[in-house]
Amino acid sequence: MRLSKRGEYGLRAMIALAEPADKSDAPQMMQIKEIALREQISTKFLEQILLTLKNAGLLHSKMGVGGGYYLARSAKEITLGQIFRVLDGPVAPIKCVSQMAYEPCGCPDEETCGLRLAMGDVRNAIADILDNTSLADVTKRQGAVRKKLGIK
Amino acid sequence: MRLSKRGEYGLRAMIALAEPADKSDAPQMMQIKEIALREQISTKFLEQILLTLKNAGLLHSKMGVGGGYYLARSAKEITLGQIFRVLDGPVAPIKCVSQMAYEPCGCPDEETCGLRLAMGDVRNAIADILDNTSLADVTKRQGAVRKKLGIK
DNA sequence: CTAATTGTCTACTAGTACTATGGGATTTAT
DNA sequence: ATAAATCCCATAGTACTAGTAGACAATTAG
Repeated sequence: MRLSKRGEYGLRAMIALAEPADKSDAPQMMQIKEIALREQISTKFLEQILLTLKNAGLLHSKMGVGGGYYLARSAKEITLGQIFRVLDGPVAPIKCVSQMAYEPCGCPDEETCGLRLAMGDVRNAIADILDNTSLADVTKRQGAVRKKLGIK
Repeated sequence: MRLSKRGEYGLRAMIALAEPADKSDAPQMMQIKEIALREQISTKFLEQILLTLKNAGLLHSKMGVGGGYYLARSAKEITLGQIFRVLDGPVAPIKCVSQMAYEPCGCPDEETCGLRLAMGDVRNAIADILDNTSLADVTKRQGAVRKKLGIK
């Protein structure tokens, strides 16, 4: 049940891009270097990850001087589940309960397989959280905790 | 978020051992070969897995003719979470939210890290299911589904 | 006592995935 | 033209996964 480094870094980067830079709601553009420095990630590795996210349609980019990355949609419309699946594949712990990458497992009868029933519950619980949490939800929650603790 | 083959086979074997063989509630004893055949698992591989489970205190065994494995406690007292952790390690998707194997991640402030907050929810959701589902629950549910479908 | 049966233990291997790193090509602003 | 960025491909090291192999120890039947 583990999130890979690619997944972790990708999620962190997306959250960073979702944080409102100023009062305006304008989508923020950031460069790889900038994100890498701030999140303490290898620049080259992050480059690869952001490119994957871009090719999946979650990010847009601008090349050349003054370029960078920005969210393809508003932070409200991008969920953690979307990002996770691009970088770490299906959410399901076992293929026979996967919605996006179903494959039969070895059990004689899937419908009555106890393991499958339990893992189905797990899959649903995970997907429920990941697919219903947007980047906006994450930054909002971060802000709320900060405020509560009296931190800038 | 994946269950390894070791984890899958181990869980299947434990469920098989938890299934009541006859009307009595006596703990069932089964041999490696028997389980391997029934669940279509390599005997040698399963052997290794059952041994791990035994050394973790979840199984007991009897050597020699007529020997085999049996549950160390009643099926009600063994949860999927216990088995999972022995074979696949911590349930948490990221170390900084792990209860049994905590390690700090790279974020500047853990308390306000949005990713950590979200992954903490995921960890809790998974642990909630796995730690509150016993082997008895699994076999019971299996039985209920079978009955509903009119299958033996 | 002996042989058969069953679990115990350690080591090894082939393949795959993960975590990067490096070098160049392409695009854009000045 | 030059510098600053992204784009893209290849590769290397490490660790993990899913097994396989074989010798050893304990128990029981006869």
